[in-house]
Amino acid sequence: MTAETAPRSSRLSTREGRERAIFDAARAVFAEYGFKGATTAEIAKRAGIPKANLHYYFPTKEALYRAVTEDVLTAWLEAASSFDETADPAGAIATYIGAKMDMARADPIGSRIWASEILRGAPVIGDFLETTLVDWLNSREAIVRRWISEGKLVPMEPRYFFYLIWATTQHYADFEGQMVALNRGQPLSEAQFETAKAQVIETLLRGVLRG
Amino acid sequence: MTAETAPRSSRLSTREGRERAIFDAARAVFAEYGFKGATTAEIAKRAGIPKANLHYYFPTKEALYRAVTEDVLTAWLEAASSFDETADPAGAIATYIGAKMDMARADPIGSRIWASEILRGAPVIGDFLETTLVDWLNSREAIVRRWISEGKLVPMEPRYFFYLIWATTQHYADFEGQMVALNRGQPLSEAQFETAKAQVIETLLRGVLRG
DNA sequence: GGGAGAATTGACCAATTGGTCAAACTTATC
DNA sequence: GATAAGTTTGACCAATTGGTCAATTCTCCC
Repeated sequence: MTAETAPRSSRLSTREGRERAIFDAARAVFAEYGFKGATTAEIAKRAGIPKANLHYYFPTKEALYRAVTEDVLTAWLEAASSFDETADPAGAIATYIGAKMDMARADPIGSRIWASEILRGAPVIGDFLETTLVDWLNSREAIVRRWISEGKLVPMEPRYFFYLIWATTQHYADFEGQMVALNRGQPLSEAQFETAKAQVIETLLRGVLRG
Repeated sequence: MTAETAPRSSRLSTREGRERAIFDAARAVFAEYGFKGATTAEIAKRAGIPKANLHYYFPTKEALYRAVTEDVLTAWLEAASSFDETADPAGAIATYIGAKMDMARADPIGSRIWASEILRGAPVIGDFLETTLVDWLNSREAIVRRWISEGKLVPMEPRYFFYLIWATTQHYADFEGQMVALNRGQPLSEAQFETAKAQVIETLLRGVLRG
């Protein structure tokens, strides 16, 4: 009975609490098994409710999956906004990498859902990739190109630089299991993670800053 | 009827041809759906044989999955050997990154199987991670540390540098779908891929080389 | 406290799952 | 061409799948 987030009889007592419990359980199960591998029975079990009750809140497995992926998408858009063109290149890049790393750390499950969605061909977020993400990348590429022409960054193809950033932040979420195995069975401590984050920022900045 | 790899009646005619067809189909299906999401029926269908015949060659889904993951592991070990300590740091790192990028390009499905295995907690390759991979990383970290103390590389924690490399090469395989969406619906051309590879090598080298 | 709507749930369903099996078919050997 | 071994396959099975439904319980308002 921690003083914190425990209302009377766990969070299953209210409608929203239940919906949230289903949602969180679904995130975990989808992240671990992908859409096809996930079962509504397992999700219901982890949420601590009967399966029929889950289908009362989310009529189909697909609807539940959509709700989950749309939530991940929203988080992605928030982190995207941290790439600020008004700042100097070093600041903008450092801030953006930092924000994405923090996001991977705070919500690895979200990253994994994204990854498994891409793995199976992005049937749900495909539209988003082709519209919003394309637009985002185009506008950011323009900014980076400007910085290059101003001599602030080394000549390069901007998109492959973004891939480098996305790859890394994704890795810290998706490959947590591998990192744990390589870290004496322990997850990265807060200090280790901060070291890693700083090193990623430093390495990539040295890699693209001019001078 | 291409003159190439088509024996008399497709490759299903011989025992090895059949086994190979099952194996390849299994790789694709496991990569796309993960272990749980994959079905033996789908694998058999893609291999072009009845399901019962699949179970004649591989008695269980698990056995087939093991065969597939062990094959991926072998490829990993081969690429690992391209990190050569006798070379100068720049050469060793460039060669290693190049080899891993080429591997991601040549066998994206292998990378995806690896990723989905890690995502579900590495139940099959867990042993390998804790033994062989730990040893590999330790010995390579020692080499990198030596280079750092010789003033050839910038001070850093070597393992996070390897994570940067692994993340990137993994990304080019696992997120091909995302890259296609961002590339007007086309996969990276050979030229684009070579540009990306060169840029990754240059950026990371600038990021860690001293001077 | 009674009635209406919302929420909960065990029992159930058709379809799909991994896997079995016996019967048929090939292939090599004598 | 007989026989034995290896291979192929449709039919089948119990368990699990996503989802339904009617019966029950809860909640709120009068």
